[in-house]
Amino acid sequence: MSLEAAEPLPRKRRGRATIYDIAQRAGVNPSTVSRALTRPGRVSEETEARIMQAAKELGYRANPAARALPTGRTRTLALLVADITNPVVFDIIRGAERSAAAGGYTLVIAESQESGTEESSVLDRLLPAVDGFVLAMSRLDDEAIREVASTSPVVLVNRRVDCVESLVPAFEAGIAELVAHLADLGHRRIAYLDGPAQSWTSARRWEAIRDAAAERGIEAVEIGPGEPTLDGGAAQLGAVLESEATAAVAYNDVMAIGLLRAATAAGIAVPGRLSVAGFDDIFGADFTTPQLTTVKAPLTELGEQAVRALQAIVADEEPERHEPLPSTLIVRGSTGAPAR
Amino acid sequence: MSLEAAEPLPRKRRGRATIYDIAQRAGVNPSTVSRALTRPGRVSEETEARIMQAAKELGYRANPAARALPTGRTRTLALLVADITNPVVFDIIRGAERSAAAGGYTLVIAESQESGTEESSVLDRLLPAVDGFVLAMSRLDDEAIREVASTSPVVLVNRRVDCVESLVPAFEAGIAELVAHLADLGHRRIAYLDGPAQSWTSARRWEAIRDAAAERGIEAVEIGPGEPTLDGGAAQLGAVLESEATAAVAYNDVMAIGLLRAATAAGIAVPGRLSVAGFDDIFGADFTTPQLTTVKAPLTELGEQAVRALQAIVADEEPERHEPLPSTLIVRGSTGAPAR
DNA sequence: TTGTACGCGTTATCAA
DNA sequence: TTGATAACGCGTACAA
Repeated sequence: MSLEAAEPLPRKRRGRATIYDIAQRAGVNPSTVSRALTRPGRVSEETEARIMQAAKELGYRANPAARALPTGRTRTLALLVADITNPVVFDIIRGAERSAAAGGYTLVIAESQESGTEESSVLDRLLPAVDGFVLAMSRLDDEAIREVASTSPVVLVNRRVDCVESLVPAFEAGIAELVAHLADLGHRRIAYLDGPAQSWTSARRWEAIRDAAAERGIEAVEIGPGEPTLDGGAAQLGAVLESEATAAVAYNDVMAIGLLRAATAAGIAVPGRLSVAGFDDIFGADFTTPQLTTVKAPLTELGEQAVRALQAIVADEEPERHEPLPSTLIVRGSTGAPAR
Repeated sequence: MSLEAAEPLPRKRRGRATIYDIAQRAGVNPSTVSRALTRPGRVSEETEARIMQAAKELGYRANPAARALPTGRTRTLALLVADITNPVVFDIIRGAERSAAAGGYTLVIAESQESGTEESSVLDRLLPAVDGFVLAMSRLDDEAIREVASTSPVVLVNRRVDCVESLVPAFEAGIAELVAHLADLGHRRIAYLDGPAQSWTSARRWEAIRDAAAERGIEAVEIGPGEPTLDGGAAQLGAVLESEATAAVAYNDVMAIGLLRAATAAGIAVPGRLSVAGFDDIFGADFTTPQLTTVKAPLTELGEQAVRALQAIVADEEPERHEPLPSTLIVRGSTGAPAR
C-alpha cells in the first residue's frame, strides 16, 4: 500500500458497527458474536456478557439484508389490500401493524388498486422481499390464490379458499341478530344491497341474510350489485323504494351511509320510513344522524390474528386455532319500527 | 456421500433463479448478467438481448437482500406515523404508498403510538432496513429530528425544522378564508380548540387564526390544549360556551365532530347557536348533520410529494421544489350566522 | 465452548 | 465489451 490521494469522503460513512467490530472489541471471533446475538445460550455466560456489552457500546444493529441472505428470511411481512381508500382496511392495517411490531417483524403495505392483474404483479414484485403475505380483500380467483400460497406463506382475510389459511369472522351470528332486531321491530321485507359482483364476502352476507330471514318467516330481496361507495349506496335508493322493503341492509357501512344520506335528502325519514343498516362499524359510522346501526366486524383483531398466524406459518409452527371472531350487532339510531 | 435417509422434503425449495442461472443459460459470466440487469447499455446489444430473454424464461426476480448488501440501499422507504388510528394519516399513507409503488420502492408503515421514545426506538430498529424516512406527525423535538436526518434521509410532513426537508401545506390561506367566512357571517369572537400541547401544527394554526382574526378586527380566544379525539373535542364544550364565542374552530376534524355532537346532544343548535369548523377534511367529515365546514389539507398529495422528495434525496438528487400545497376552505353546513 | 471457513446473491474493481 | 474475483454482513457446518 503506497500513497493515497485525498479521496472525497465516501459519502456519509455507512458507519454502522458490524459483528466484526463487536468481535474485535470483545476479543472473540465474529462467529461467536453471531451466536451470542441470534440465540443466547450457545456461548459462555462470561463471553456473552462481554459481547452484549460491546454491542451496546457500539450501538450495534443487525443488518437485515445481510441476515436475510444466508437464512432466506427477511423478517418482513406484506399486507395486500385492494384499495387503501377503503376505511375497512384501515382497521385491518392497524391490527396488522401492531402484531407485526410485537413480533419484531416489519410490515409492508401494498395496494392492488382493485385489479387482479395488478395484484399478481405486486405479489410477484414483493415475493423475494418478504416472508409471507396477508391477503385482505383479494381480487384473485381461488386457483390463483392457491398458487401464491404454494409459493409463499399466505393468510387470507375475509375469504375462504380450500387449502389456504383463512380468517373469516363469524358474521352469521351478527346477521342473525340484525335480522331478529328488524323482525322484532316489525319489518316484514328486508332489502339487501349487494356489493361488487366478485365479492366473496358480499355473497356470503346475502346468503346469511336470506337464511336468517327465512328462519324468521320474513322476506329478503337482493338489490344490486353496486359499487361499495357512498354513491353506490345512494344509487340504489330508487331500487330500494321500488322493492317496498321497509328496511335496507347494505353490503358495508359506506354504502349504507350513502343510502341513508340519499334517503334523507329525498325527504324519506330514517328510520321513520326506511330503516338502514350496514356492516363493519367503520370509523365515522357514528357520525351520521341518525347514527348507523351496523354489524360490527372485528377488523383490528382480524388484522392482528392474520399477522400472528402468518408469523407462525413462517416460523414453521402450527398457527393457533381459535374460535372464529364474533361479529356483533350494534344498534344505533338508523333502525326503528316501520311506518304502517 | 453415502446413504441418505428419506429426509422430509427440504421445505419447498427456495427455487428462485439467480443471475448464475441466467449466466449459464445465456452463456456469459454472472457479472455480465448483473451489468445488463442493473443498467442496460453497458453490454453489447446482442448479449443483452440473450440475457433478458433468459431472465424472462427463468422468471428471474432480483433478490433485494442480496442487492442491498453491496450497495447499502434497500429500495425501501419508511413512513412513520404517531397513530395509525388517526384518520389524517390514512390519506397520507394512501399518497405515500402510491408514489412509492410508482418509483419502484417498497413502503413500510410504522407507528410510534404517540410516544417520542417509542418513535426513537422504531427509527433505530428500521434504520438499517430502509433508505430513508418520512416522518408524519413526529413527536420528536427538533434536535432529535436533526440528528436522525444527519444519519439517514428524512422528509418531514406537517412540520418545519431547520436543515431538514419539510413539507407543510400553506394553511394560512385556508385559515384566512375560514376567518373571513366567519366574520362575514357576523361572528365577532372565535374560539380555537387547541390540540396536543406538543403539536407543532396546532400552534401554527392558532397563530394563523389569531393573526387572521386580528386583521379582520374580530376576537380569537384559545382553549385547551386537548386530546385530538372525539372526546377531546366534546370535553371542551363547556369552555367554549363560557368563552362566549359564537364560533369554534377545532385543531382537527375529529375534535370538531366531537364538539359538534356534544353541542347537539346538549341541545345547542349547530350552526344556529354555535358554528363549528375543523381541519383536514377527513373521511367522514361529511357524514355529520350538519356536515362539517373544514379547512381541507391536501393530505394525499402531501404523502405523495413527501415520498417523491425522499426518493430524490436517496438518489442523491435535488428534490423538486414546488409551491407549498394550498389548503382550501370547504364550507358545509356547520357554520352559519350567529344567533343575536 | 470457541474458532475456521464457506456460502448466501449481488455489485464493483480490476484485468484481459 | 467481457470475465475473474473480491467484497458486503451474517449464519452455520465443521473442526478444534
